[in-house]
This record gives sequence, structure tokens and C-alpha cells, in this order.
Amino acid sequence: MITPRTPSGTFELLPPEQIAFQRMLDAIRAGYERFGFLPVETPVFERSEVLLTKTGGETERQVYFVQSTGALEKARDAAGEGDAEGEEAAYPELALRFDLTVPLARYVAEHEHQLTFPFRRYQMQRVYRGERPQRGRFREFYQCDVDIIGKDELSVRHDAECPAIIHAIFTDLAIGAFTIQVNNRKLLRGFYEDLGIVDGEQQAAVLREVDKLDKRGEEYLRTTLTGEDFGLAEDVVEQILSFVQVRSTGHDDALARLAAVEAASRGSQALAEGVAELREVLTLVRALGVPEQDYRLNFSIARGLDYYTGTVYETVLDDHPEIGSICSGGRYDNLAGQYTRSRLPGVGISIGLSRLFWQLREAGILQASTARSTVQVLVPQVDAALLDDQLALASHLRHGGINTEAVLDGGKLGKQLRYADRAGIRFVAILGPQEVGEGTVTIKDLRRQDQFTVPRAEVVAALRVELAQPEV
RNA sequence: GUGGGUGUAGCUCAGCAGGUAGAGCGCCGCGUUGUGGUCGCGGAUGUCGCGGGUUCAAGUCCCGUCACUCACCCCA
Repeated sequence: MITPRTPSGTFELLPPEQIAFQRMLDAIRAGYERFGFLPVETPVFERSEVLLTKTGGETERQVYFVQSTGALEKARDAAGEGDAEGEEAAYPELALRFDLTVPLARYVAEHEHQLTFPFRRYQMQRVYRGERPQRGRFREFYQCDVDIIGKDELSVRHDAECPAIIHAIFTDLAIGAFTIQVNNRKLLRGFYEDLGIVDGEQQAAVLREVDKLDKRGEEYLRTTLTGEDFGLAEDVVEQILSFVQVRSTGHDDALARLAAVEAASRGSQALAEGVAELREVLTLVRALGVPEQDYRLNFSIARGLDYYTGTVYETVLDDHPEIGSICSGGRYDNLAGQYTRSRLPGVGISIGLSRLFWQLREAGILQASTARSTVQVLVPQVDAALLDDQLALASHLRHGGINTEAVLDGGKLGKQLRYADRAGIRFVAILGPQEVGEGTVTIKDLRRQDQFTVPRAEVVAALRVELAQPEV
């Protein structure tokens, strides 16, 4: 017999948890729509050339190729004939998407003339990465993206919308206090230019290390940056360290820190732009109603992806910093340069829901409040002879908008109640000979261990009232 | 791609000096007739990952292999 199991790096849930997961998806979708975004879905696989435009070694290492058996045979034949027609010819034609941003770029470029700009879309689908799986990291996972794409231009005002969306959604999700951390790549670039770190590669390398500050600590950073690989002077490293540890403590403090950075600058143009952008973003974030304790400047945030050019975001849970960023994103100047001549700047964020869900579960902060079952009422079979009446009651409840399961196979009532309890169904509507005789239905609340009998005509109304009651 | 760890009942694991397999949880049944969760009693379940070796004897030691897992790179 074949051992049934999922491939490593994937996960599936039992219904009670799937419900919780679905509720989170619903909340995110609702949040995105409330901010005026349109839904989009794209195929799980794309033409390989679309995904591998930036033939970076990393992407190639992580992408899953897709190939039909026919295509595979054809490729084999070609290989057999010694047809070595360059590296690219060896790739299968199709590959699984590893994020939603690249497909978005292709989508926007492809449908440019049918879309209206600024194009505001959200997309919540699974993506695939051929990584070695790790704790809370998967090879298949959900991303929930929102992006605003402009044609030619997109004012920095849109950058302020992202924190507002994050705030609304994570408030709804009710998974605890959170802080939206904001930074700006131009500011970072300017700062490092001022320090004489001009080379793009070196800047990127420094940013990557700085990103580890929270995880590895200050000493690690000091040793690394002054060490062989970087060879930075000690006073430069100290400047980096003190800069990078900046965390604003409120709105006015954030503005003051921006002013301080600007005053200390040796005149970098990029730094000045970054400061101006952040200033505008922060001001509008406040105007959009985000409480000032929920956002702050954090100069250590860089984001690994090199396509970010301006504002960058990272959101953390205040009580669980170990979880890391639960939502991140930023501004990019040219989304679809590979696919169109049009200049399409954008800004967006992404929630890695699979990882978030997993970590919330591990940390024990998944709300227990969500129901374990989608069934609201079970109609047990007290007496097989009353099947018609039982089914009529179930039908009546369903017409009343109540999710109803009717027991078809019967058995002892006790067993049926146990079934309901285990399945996480809270209410039972009992219709036995007694109830049929007097035209009533008995409603039992398994959580509160309480039951009462109502006239048949009032069942739906009574249950609606009960369903609105808290469990304890 | 680089390094560690682990593989025993559905799950979590024990089995510490090699001697014929255990616990807790879960599951099933019973505690009578229309009432679950608690409680009591009873019950089922394992090619001890796979292959080879050492030994009178291997879950236990050795080798190989596969799988899973954690961390690093990178990232959600």
C-alpha cells in the first residue's frame, strides 16, 4: 500500500482549521475591496520566459518547471540528437509562478489597453518555490497581494494607502497589536552615498546585513561590516549602526527624525528625495486615520527584493516580534519594463498568508472564536418513521438561511449528539414523536447545555436569536 | 546548493547496559428504553523507515539507503 501523505513543504488543514484560514482570506479580501481594489486571478503556471526574465541565479534555483509528458519526450529526442542549441532551449516551456508580482507585470503589460489607470487590483492565490522547506516556510503557499499601478506616473500619495489598508485588515483579523514600519530606499541609498558607499552591489550587500540586525544583534553587524568582506572603517560602521537603529515613537517624532537625518546629510539628492517622500507618506497615513502608535519609521528596513525603489513597508506583531514581518511591500518605479515600453510605476503589499497562519497557530494566537464547523444546526433522526418530517424541518431551516445538516442514517440519539459535539456543531433541532404531536421543535445548545421547545413556526427566528448568543 | 538532527500504535513519545514491544492522548463498545462533552469498565491497533552486517539473540550495535526535520544562503 502507498503511504498517503502530502509532499514536504506543503500543508493541508482539517476542516476546523480550514475554516479559520478561510475566515482570514475573507477578511483580507473584504479589506482589499473596501479600499476599492478589483479582483484578478492569473494561471498558476506561466511561460518560462515570462518568469525567468531576470535570469538571476536565485530565481532559477527556486522555480518549478512544468512539462507535459509529450513535451518531455520531445525534449529527450532533441537531446538525443545532440541538438545543443544553447542553454535556454533546455528549459521546459512552462513554469510555476513564484510570486504574484511578476504575473501582475505580465498581466498589466498584456492588457494595458483594456485597463484603466491607476489600476488597482488584488490577487490572492498560491505560489510555488522550490526551496528546501523550513519551519513555517513552504514550497506552496498563499500570497495576498494588492497593488496600485500607474501609467507613466503614480504620485507618492498612493504609498500612503498601503499602511491604511494594512491597518484596516490587521485590525479586523484581531491577532493582536501590530506596528507598520516604514522606510524609504532613496533615503537609504542617499545615506550610504554620503558615507562613500556608492557601489550598488556593495550597498545591496550592506542592506542585506543590516536587515539581520534584529535577528543577529548589533555585535554581529559590527564585526561583519568591519570584517574582510566589507572592510568598512569603524567610524563609518558606527554611523551606520546608530542610523539603522532609529525607530520613531510617534508621528511628530518621526518627522523630527527625518529632519535630523536631512540636517546631517552631506547633500545627497537621493536622501533629500527620500525624506520628502516619507514626510508626505507619513502625513497622509495620519490623515487616513491610522493611529500614530500603529506606524513608525524604521531605518533598518530594506526588503531583499531589488525592484523596490522608494517607500518600503514591513509589519510586525508587537507581542510576537519573533514571527517577523507579517506583511510587507513597497514602491517600484518600473513594474513591467521587461514586457512593455510603457512606464508602469506601482506600489503594493503582500501578505504571506500560509506562513502567517502557520505561525499564528504555532504561537497559539489563532482566535478560538471562529467556529469549528460551518454547520449551524444538526437535525438528528429521532425516529426513522419521521424521516419526512425531519427533512421538512431541515429544508425549512435552510430556507431560513441557516446552515443545516440532517442526519440521514439515524442511530441512537446519544450518538448523534456526540457526533454533533465532535463535529463542532453547536445547535441541534430535535423533532421526535412528541414534538411532531404538538407541532413543536426542541432546540438544544450543546455548548451551554441548555434546551427549550418552540412552536414549529418560530424555529428559524428562535435559532437566529440563539446563533447570535456567545458560546459561554 | 551547504551543514546538523531524527525515524517505534492514528498522534506525542518511552523503551536508558542487546534477550521475544509500552504509556498518555485519540479511536471503538458497554453503563437499557429520545440527550453529547465529565466519569467508570472493557477492547482493537505495530513487517520498531528500508536493505545488509555483527551476535545464540538487534527497536537497541555497525554500514548503506530512503524519508522527514532544523539551521544557513535566500525569502513570504
